[in-house]
Amino acid sequence: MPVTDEAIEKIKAMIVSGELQPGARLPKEADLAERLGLSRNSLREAVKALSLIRVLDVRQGDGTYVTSLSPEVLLDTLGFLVDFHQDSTVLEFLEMRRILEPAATAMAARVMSDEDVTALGAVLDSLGEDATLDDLIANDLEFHRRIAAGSGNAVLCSLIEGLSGPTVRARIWRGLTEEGAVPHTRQQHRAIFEAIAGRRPEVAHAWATVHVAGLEQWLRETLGEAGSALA
Amino acid sequence: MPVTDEAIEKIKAMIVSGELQPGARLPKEADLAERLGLSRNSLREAVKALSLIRVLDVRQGDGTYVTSLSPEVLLDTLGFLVDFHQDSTVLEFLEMRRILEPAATAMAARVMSDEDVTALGAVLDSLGEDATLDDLIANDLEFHRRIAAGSGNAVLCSLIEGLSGPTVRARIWRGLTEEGAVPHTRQQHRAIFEAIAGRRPEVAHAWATVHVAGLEQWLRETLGEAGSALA
DNA sequence: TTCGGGGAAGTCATCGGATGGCTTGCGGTG
DNA sequence: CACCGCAAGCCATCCGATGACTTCCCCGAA
Repeated sequence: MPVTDEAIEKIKAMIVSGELQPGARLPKEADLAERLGLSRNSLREAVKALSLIRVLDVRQGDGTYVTSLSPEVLLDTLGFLVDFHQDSTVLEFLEMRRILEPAATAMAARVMSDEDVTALGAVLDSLGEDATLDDLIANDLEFHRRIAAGSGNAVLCSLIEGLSGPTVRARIWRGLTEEGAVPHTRQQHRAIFEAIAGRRPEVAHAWATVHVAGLEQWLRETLGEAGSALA
Repeated sequence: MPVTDEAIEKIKAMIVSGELQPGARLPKEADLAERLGLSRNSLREAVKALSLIRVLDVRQGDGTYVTSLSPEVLLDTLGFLVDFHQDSTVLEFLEMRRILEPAATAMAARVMSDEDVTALGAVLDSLGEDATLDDLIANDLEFHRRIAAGSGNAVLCSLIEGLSGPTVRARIWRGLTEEGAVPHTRQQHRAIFEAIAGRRPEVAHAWATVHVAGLEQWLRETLGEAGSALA
């Protein structure tokens, strides 16, 4: 195994074993390199890799630290990964949303605090009739983000956010806007909110399913056309 | 932004834009470094990072290639990330399994091929009464893996595999073995299989939920005791 | 002709050292 | 007590050199 990979494993082991707690500071590059038995250059490759997936946080002029390692932070990487997928697999991601979002919505209807529910409604209200495309995307993102967070499960929340990153969402919204489906979508958002506010998990679950399934079907048809056009 | 991060973004852009197709070979280190305007060392850090998350595949003496970028490959990283989480969040991961596995099991009951269903049954049959702990873990992993794959959604499959990595599973099994819950668990596996073989998605969904929820409750109690013991 | 060995070319792996930039904290000054 | 500047500590980046591994081609033997 390459020295660098070995270093990655060793650093990972130090963290998992508890030797390096979240937030802890690593020895300086030179020392750690010597301890792990490799050059600073190679160590830097390892640190950079762990830094990309948010396990380490390098601050120039200060030092290298272990991040909080919370699900939110680590699963943040998911968004980065999803960006690499093209249209061909977008449907599978949307299918995942159809599984995850209803579950999160139902959970949110049960455990979300009244204040958070109020804030959720405010998000919907904040969108005027003259909203731009970017506004729509941002608002949509914020709405679903709050619901996901309201589920009380950080892993679920991060998964949803990662799988339906801005990239994917932007593309879908662009299409929906062109088809004039915006009012329709906004009505569904409202219905989801009402179900949550009314503390009706089953209804919330159903509306969320309907919402995502609608998107899914629309995308399926669109991709189908595009596919045949390409063929 | 550091040069290395910039390089990561540029390489990512080259891939997303289609300039670098899956399987394509990158220019050699020296050339790419010059093209991106940085040193070989810095470029190597970028490549190493992208290599860790399975976007690039570096083969010594040969060259650097873009991977297939399939969901299976990219979401493989998830397992690596999950390893960093400790007991405190294991429950959240299990809660995710309780959402994902039933969905996958139901889907499998619909679309799995007859051959795959037969093979799935063979997995259960292959486990003798004198199986060791490692056998149990491996068999359990294989059983659930095949079901996840049988859902027909590669993203869902990878997500399940990533979230219930060997690490987490091993710990749970160790505990279950001590409590003599093995026969019970194996009966549930059998019931899940029967439901899939009988093409009854609702039943399969229910059994999978029961199965994971049982684990979840057991773990919740176990952690609760451990937690109070620590306090 | 076919098979296999050997060597050359190409590419990554790793290292050591040197320089520059950023952050932090100490100490001096008003 | 507040502010400013300097020095130390640490990461950022680069250069150049050597070693190791793959691949592929060429040549000789069967």
